[in-house]
Amino acid sequence: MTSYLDKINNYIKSLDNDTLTVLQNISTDKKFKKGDLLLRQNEICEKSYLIITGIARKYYLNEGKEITTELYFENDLAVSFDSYTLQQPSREFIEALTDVSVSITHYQAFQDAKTKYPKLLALDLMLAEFYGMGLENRLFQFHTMTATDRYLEILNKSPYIIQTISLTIIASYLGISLETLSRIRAKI
Amino acid sequence: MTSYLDKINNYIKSLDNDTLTVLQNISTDKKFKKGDLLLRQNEICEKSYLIITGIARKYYLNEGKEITTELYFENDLAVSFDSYTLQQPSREFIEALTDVSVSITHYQAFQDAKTKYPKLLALDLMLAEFYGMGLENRLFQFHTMTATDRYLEILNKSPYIIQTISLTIIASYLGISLETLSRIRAKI
DNA sequence: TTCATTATTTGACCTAAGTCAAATTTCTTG
DNA sequence: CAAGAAATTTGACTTAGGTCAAATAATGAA
Repeated sequence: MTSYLDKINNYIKSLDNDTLTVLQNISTDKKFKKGDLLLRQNEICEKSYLIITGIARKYYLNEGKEITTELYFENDLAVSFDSYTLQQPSREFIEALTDVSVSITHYQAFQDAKTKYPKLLALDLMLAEFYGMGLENRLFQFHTMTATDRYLEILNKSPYIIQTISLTIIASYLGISLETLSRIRAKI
Repeated sequence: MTSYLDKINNYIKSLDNDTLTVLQNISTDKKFKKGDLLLRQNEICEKSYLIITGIARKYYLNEGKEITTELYFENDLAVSFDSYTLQQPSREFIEALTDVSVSITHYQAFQDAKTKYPKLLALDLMLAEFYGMGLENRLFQFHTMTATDRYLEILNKSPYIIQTISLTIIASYLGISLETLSRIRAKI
């Protein structure tokens, strides 16, 4: 069973040269150091960041505590969805967790390209659908699974996450306190 | 400040006659009785339902309990997002909470229309973006607000919900037990 | 190496919300 | 209107996970 992400990547590969060239022309590469912020709270997310190498995360602050909403690895597309879509100030930060190399595409350039190349419009739709389904799954997990189950799921599906990312961040991604995560780990 | 939903509705109104006609041609009206299921678990969501009048909800079952994921009112578009997008069995039900009249569009007909009319593609993107942002907000609220706050928000933003929908369903939408909701109401 | 900083664990206690059962209240429908 | 059914509330008790503080470990720069 091939995932929707595979379908998207195949779609990109299948694009005609003309469209692919446009996509390349409106993208530039950039590197960030570990700890750098690709996007700050209250800034408008005017760029999308395709992660070439490294790890990043998106998070927001609530009552002084960080809540990590997404972890990004190779080939993931990092944006603050609502800020990007509405071009309004972001409530989220995007942070490089390791040194990171990205391919940047500007919002407006992509908007313009979409009007001329319906295939990019179709691509954007697929990306939005993919993001939406990811959110649905996350919501589903929060409703149906205990914190322990959610941790085990990560351990099972993405063991590299546990190896590469600090427990503080994993806890904030799981929506629990660091102490609770530590206790969950002790129990297993 | 005009909402994204307004933007979408304006976009639809601004469509050329040709595109609008296509949209109408692939849509049919239908009525459902209170309690009818527009979509069952494990069925593939092959249709989208634009609510003309009445109220509906989407929910799934978890350990015998219902979790309501979305409430639909006039002009809302009811679909099981992942089932519709991937054309795979749905984990959700869609149920008419009152007698309901809807405009139905078939998945495949819309897919076909999108390839010929990029404006429908753009519309679909907006709808997906709107749904995604709604999910983000819902997730955000679950992370940052207490059950009491979430109830107060509904009470404040959509008082008609409290008047028209049973507390059992509201509780399941808030992600809390009926008893907890009752206690929250007693406190206020 | 070593000291200091950062990350993780452990302990003691607290709180929001859940569960199960029973009591009320509110609707329906004959 | 009355009886039964459904919806809502209340009570007593449990539990997952939070908080704050202190104890260990692990890392990393001098």
